[in-house]
Amino acid sequence: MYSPSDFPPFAVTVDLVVLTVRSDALCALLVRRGEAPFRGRWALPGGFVRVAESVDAAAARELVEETGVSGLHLEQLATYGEPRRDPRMRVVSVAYLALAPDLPVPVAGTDAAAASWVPVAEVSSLAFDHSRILADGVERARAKLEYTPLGTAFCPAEFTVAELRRVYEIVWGVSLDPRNFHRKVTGVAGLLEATGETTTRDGGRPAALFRRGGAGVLYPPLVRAPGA
Amino acid sequence: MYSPSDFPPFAVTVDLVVLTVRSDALCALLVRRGEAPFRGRWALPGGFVRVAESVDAAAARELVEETGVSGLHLEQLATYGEPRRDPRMRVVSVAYLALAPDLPVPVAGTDAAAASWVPVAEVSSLAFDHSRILADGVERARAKLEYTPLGTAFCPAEFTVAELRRVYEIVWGVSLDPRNFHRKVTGVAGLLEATGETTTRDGGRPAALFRRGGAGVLYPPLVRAPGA
DNA sequence: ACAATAGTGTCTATCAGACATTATCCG
DNA sequence: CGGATAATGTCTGATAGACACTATTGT
Repeated sequence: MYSPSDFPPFAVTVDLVVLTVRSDALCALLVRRGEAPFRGRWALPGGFVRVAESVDAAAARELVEETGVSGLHLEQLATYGEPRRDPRMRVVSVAYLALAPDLPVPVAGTDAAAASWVPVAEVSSLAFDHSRILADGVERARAKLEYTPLGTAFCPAEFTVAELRRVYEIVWGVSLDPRNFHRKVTGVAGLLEATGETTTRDGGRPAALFRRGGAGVLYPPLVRAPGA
Repeated sequence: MYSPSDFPPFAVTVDLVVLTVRSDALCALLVRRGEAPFRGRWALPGGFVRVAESVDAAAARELVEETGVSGLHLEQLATYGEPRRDPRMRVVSVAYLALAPDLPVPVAGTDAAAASWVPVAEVSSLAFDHSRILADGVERARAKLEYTPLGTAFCPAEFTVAELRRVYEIVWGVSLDPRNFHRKVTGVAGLLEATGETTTRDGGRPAALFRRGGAGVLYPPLVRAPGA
């Protein structure tokens, strides 16, 4: 067993669901395909895993190439391995989810005609099975906001409670009571770390600035009620 | 691009973390390897993905082959793609998590010397990176009991509240108040469906029998407090 | 002064955890 | 009748959601 004749030839790729919050919308990073198949269609950024490179490392490399920024949150989403998901050959793709603060306009990749932030609500059908991958990524992000501090990954290094609340409102598509939200997030141990500084960038009374805390999981979680 | 010379040869396999609860312990299905490398060491069951088969289908096929039972809960866990995780060649493995009721002793697979249920607390170092995969699977199962009805996947088709409670106690490694647990699970919409029947198989007063309900997520969830 | 936003306080219904009692079987 | 287990009830402290007020800036 395990000789080359025993297994069919697989290509392994990584696909990235990179999400950010900008102009009051949850946006995904998409590239327009420059080659067949699906030429001209929007697709998720991604690429082949190299020989001596781990799959995780390939995702991290692609993420830096596409966004120009390192240090973003990156986690595995799922693996997609339907036989005919790529019309040319057998490709198994490991999808990753990345969350980013509002970044400058992305640089076009080498094999992509253009790259752009597209509001997920306006995304129509993508190349390959990427619509499904994107939907899975968005749902994962929504769920993770409940019990992890990942909402802060959408914010710049220093941010106000109101900015974090707007992230939750946009990602979840609900409106939250500012007072209860403030009480909750400041009460969760390790979520926020006060800087002592304030800002008036949003107008009105100066708001305290916070950094991300060290918490890995939120307890208690920030539940979004199913009825709301 | 996408021609065979453009990508390195990858083998794609599936590995299964099959968990059950038996004799008061959380157990994993393991096979003893019959060939090098790691000959004689315990490993997770698994195998190659076939040419015309989706990765999900490969996992389902392996699960039936190993347990002899179909219809078990099966979900993707994660994908492991370190370059040297298999000493012979580049293998990317998609791991799946399966939860099973107490099954009869497993049948030995074709390429495995023996198969057995092993309490996860007694598992020492497995072949390849399977110890890590198993640990990830156990942690996923523990987390999923909180907010999904998956605890019932460890129970037979009809079960009592006390049996379900023992599942939670064993998987989480805690003891739960029988009264509060009963109140909680019977209060969660769609978790349990009364059969109207009772059983005395556990002795004492007859206990009502339930079937799994149709709920996909539990609301409210059954939280395990971090301090407990 | 006024507009705009931040931050704090209170009240109430609901829920989680601790605990005691009653109920129904088997032998 | 006694042993074993199931099921229900009550009390209390904590929490979530609804809501009103005070605080601090810019113009």
